Amino acid sequence: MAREKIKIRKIDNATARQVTFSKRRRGLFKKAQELAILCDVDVGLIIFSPSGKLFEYASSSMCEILHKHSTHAEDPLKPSQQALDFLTGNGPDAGLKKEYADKMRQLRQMRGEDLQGLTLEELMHLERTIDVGLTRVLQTKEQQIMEQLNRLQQKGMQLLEDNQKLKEKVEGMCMTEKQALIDHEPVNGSHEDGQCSSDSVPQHCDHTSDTSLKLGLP
Amino acid sequence: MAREKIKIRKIDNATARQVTFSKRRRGLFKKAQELAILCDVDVGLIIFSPSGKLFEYASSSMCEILHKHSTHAEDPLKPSQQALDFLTGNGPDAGLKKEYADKMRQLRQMRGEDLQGLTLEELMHLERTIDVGLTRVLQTKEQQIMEQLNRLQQKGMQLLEDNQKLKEKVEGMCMTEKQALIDHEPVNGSHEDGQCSSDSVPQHCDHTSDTSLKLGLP
DNA sequence: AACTATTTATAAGA
DNA sequence: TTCTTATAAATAGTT
Repeated sequence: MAREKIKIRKIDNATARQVTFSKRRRGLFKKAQELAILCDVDVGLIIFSPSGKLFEYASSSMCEILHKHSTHAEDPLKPSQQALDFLTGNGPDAGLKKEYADKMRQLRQMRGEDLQGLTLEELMHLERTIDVGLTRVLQTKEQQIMEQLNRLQQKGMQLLEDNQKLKEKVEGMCMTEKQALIDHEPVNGSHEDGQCSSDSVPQHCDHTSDTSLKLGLP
Repeated sequence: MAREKIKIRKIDNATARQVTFSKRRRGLFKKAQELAILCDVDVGLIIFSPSGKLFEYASSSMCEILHKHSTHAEDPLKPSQQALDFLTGNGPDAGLKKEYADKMRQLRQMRGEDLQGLTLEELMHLERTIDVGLTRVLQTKEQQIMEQLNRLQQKGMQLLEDNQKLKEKVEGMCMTEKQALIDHEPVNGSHEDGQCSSDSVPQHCDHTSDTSLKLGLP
């Protein structure tokens, strides 16, 4: 968001990545705090650097936020748990069974079945998650497109190389030609053929103009 | 950060506050995701609206992040390991188990499968949200692609320019050469050099034609 | 939801 | 890291 636009993908250079991490981390904390204050909401932000260092921000207390989070989706599950308990039978470790059953139910719901017990709130949360998955799919797609673009760039490089070779060859030819002239007739000169050089070469080069890049985008 | 600068304090007007919440929440999620990707860090963001609605983002899984947070010095445990703990009942933290289970449920639902239990109202909401997210992602993707392509086109134009200059230079060289010959011997004519222009150069130019850029976009 | 005038955030470079 | 600065993004108020 500055001197140059950057692509959102892992920064290769470790130093640059660290610098960006510092800068953006601060920016993110600031934004989080502003959101909490402006909109009177509870915000918790946790960041783990690759080295394992923890950075966190909480508008109230992280403990409270985590507790709210852990209990948020719990209640709606109880009916299912009870149902599963009924199905599997209650034992001494009914609690564990409940949790396992709940997990299984969640898995089925993920597959598109048995979502009737979800509240609107839960579904909204689910929506967000799906969006993330969608994004990942699209990222993959984008990656493929990027590969296409890279191929294009390589072709461009090939063009450059060709240019270079052409230039060298032409130079070499001229040298050879001069040498030949000198060897044969170091005195004399002729001309109409001059037209040859001045017309033919440009013509051909113009032809290369047809390699102009034409991209038909969807 | 726009029309007018605002002070960072609770927005009095409830409607305006809600609107700002929506806008800034999105911005914050985006920033969080960018930080996670750019710097290869693990980010977890939890927001509770005053009404108790939960919004969250996690670069990996919220469960993993929360687990790392609660055990700050531990190695990042893989979800599968946590799942194993959960299933076997060996995990020391029941709350974590709950969160993990909840997270698993969310992730599965995120894949968009097994939605049979949703009410019409819930489904409509879900569809709307997914659609909006998808649209935005697609817009961003298209924008990035356009930028890449524009860059490529510019490069192509540059190459063409280079070709033109090269052509002119060659032409100039040949002219100079001829002139030199003329100066020395204004009577006689020689030619093999004609071949130089008409054969060699075209060869090269034709070759460059083969580097035409072909972009097959999916 | 869209639209802009502005404010912010920030990528590069020092 | 911090500062600067040119640009890219975010967004407050408006329609």
